[in-house]
Amino acid sequence: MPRQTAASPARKPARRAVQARSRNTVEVILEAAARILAADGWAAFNTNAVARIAGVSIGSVYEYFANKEAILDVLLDRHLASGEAQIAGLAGIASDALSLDEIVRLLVEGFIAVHQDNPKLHRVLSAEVPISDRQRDRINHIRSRAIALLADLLNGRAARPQLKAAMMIDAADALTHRWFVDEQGVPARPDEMTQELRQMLRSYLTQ
Amino acid sequence: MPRQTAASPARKPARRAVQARSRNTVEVILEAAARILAADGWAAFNTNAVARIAGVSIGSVYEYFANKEAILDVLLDRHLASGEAQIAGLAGIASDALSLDEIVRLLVEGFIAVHQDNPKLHRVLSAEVPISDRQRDRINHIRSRAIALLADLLNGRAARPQLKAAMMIDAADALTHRWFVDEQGVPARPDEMTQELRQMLRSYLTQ
Amino acid sequence: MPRQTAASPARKPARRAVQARSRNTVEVILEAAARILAADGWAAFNTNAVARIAGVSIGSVYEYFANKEAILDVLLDRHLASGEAQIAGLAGIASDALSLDEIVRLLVEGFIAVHQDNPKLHRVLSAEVPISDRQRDRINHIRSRAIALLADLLNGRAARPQLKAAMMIDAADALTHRWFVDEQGVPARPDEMTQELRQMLRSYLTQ
Amino acid sequence: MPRQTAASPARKPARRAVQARSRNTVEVILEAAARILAADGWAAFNTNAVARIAGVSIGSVYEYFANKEAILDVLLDRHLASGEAQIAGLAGIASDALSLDEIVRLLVEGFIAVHQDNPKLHRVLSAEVPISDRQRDRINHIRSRAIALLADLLNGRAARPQLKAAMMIDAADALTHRWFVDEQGVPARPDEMTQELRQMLRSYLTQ
DNA sequence: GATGAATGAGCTTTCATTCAT
DNA sequence: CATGAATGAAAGCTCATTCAT
Repeated sequence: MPRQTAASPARKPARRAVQARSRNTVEVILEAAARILAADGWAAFNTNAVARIAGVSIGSVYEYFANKEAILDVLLDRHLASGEAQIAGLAGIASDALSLDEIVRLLVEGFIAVHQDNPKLHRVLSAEVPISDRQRDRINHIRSRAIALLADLLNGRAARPQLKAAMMIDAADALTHRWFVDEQGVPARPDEMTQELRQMLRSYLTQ
Repeated sequence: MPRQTAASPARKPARRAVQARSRNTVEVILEAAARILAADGWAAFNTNAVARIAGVSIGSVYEYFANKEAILDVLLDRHLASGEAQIAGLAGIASDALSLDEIVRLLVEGFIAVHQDNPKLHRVLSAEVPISDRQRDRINHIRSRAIALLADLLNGRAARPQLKAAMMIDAADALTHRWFVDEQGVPARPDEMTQELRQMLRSYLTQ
Repeated sequence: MPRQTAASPARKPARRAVQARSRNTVEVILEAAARILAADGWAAFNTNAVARIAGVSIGSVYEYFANKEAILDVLLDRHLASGEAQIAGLAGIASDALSLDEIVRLLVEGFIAVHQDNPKLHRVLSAEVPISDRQRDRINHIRSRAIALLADLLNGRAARPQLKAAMMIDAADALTHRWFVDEQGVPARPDEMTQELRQMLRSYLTQ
Repeated sequence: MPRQTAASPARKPARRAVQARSRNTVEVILEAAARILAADGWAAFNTNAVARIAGVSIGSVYEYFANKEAILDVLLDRHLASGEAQIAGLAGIASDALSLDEIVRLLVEGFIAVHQDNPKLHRVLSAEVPISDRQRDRINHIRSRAIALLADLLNGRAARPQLKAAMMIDAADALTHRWFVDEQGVPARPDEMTQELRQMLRSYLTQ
């Protein structure tokens, strides 16, 4: 125990818990879970591994999470929350404040941003992991909201705004997901791809 | 081959019969494996279940497949082979035999066909199952070949054919995969979607 | 008692308050334990549940009880005490104050009373729970005392009073236990059963 | 391999399995389970212990029993079957072939026989172990059948044969259970007790 | 004394794989 | 080759108990 002054003999024990890690057990467990999923996928995700990586006992894991799925559920909740936050950003835009060009740019950049945040984890959560009906509903709800918002922005400026919005959302999501999350078939430099995607959506929008 | 007496007369036919039976066993196992994967997913895919559904002993499964992953590997091989076959169809087309419209139509219809063949199995193989590096390379190779073929068809009729081909392949694949395999975010009736996808690609192609 | 300064003035009252609180905590824990045992049986009896139902911390449970079995032990003690109390009632009866009929009636009613007091808990304590040798000895001792008291009452009025007393005590206990505690094999209406049991004992007593 | 004629070199491999132990895995598991229950009770009954005592792997236990309860279920089935067999013995007796005295003697001896067959196991199965509704129904059914058979024998020779039969069955069962299974309160020498029980039932029967 | 987060031994169950027949 | 009983590592989860605060 170096640097422990003689004046305070173990006086502030509360500090110790906060000190070294500065976050609580729940957070430590969730971080470990995310790390395992991102690094080795759903197959390697077991509660003993989570406890070991988190540096807590298996008992503590079950103190805070009813079961394995509950950990996953929180991770998914947070993951989806970031998607919802992205949409919330679009919600405030006035319909006529932006040109169609700018709308498309925002759309593509938004999806890229979402898919570039911890892509490994993103991939596992969206592909390998078993999704509960609740979470699936939530995903669909997010998509619907994104489409509705985009349709609103397109209203009066493009034919069939609802259908076009759906196509654009799906195309932007699916392609950026492939490129950044699945790391599958990246055709060229990222900025070039982004450029092409914007052109594709732009030309589709105005035929 | 000790103890093999010279008296055995019909040796070739006998082995042929065995081979036929073996091939049949392999096939029966693969069918059972595919059924389990399609019906209940990767989590339910275990070798004892495969043997039971196939109507063979677990010992026979290991006679023909080194381990669980080997079964999966063959299934993936066949799955990818169907994608390759689809591409092979495009390979024979003369560059100027088709209009751009027709090229886009063939492209979209091709991806729909691929993704509508046993979509449940398709989904499990492309999302849940652990993919080996070898298979991932193969997937990328198929994609590259598809892009190259399409670029060839576009050559001289569109700017930057290589890049445009990549975008079109990825967009067509990603969107049809979503719609037909993931059954995620289906915006409208299938034929309407197909129509929209074709318009999107068409307008992108000619700006 | 080191470090106990002489300056503490109101030592008795303070300790009394603590004792009162402690007694209350003990009581609260025992009530919770009894409730869990009665409601869900020995399998559901765990110290965390006891603490939760009691509204105290798990730490407090271990402050007052060395371990899980210690809680059970107190519950068993109290349970047996009620049996002893019932016997104490018989102890005061003068040998010739009662007819044989009345003795049999008192006997049967006594056992019914004992077995009808919280039969669910009674059942769990007498069947599911692991009984220590000490408690088993105590049970045997209670029985012996009951037999001795009954034999005393029968003395001079029936042949072989000791043996007859043992039979009567065992029969009355075993049958009322079955009927009211185990709820097993209830042949008819309770009062009819009671009537039959009395007749059986009465006729046995006088042959 | 003595007595193995040279004419059949390792021809009957099936023999070995039967040879050393002369019983199959299922039986070995059930014996181990019964031993554990009889020796240390339900609390010590865990599948690992069963496998260890049986000398088989834990996997083999689950090869033959769906879960822990399934092992118990078979044990209970066999246990109850012995009770049913005892009753079946009474079923064949002609109503007037026996005196009341002999009927009572058979009854008491029957219950003693049932309760003296592995009393330790009997105790655990009837008191500690969780009983399924199916088994409870079966127990009640056995009792009903025993009562019906006895009532038949008493018919025309005693008042209220149904009620008297129920009382006699319950009394004989409850008391012999106490004495031989619970080893609780054994009042005197076994034969003396038997004698007293017979007198009690006899006098009750004829008032 | 009171608290309750933390611990970890121990239990149930699954399933990939082996190997004697 | 075919069989399938047997294996045992490994995973999910519980709960009696401790101990720092």
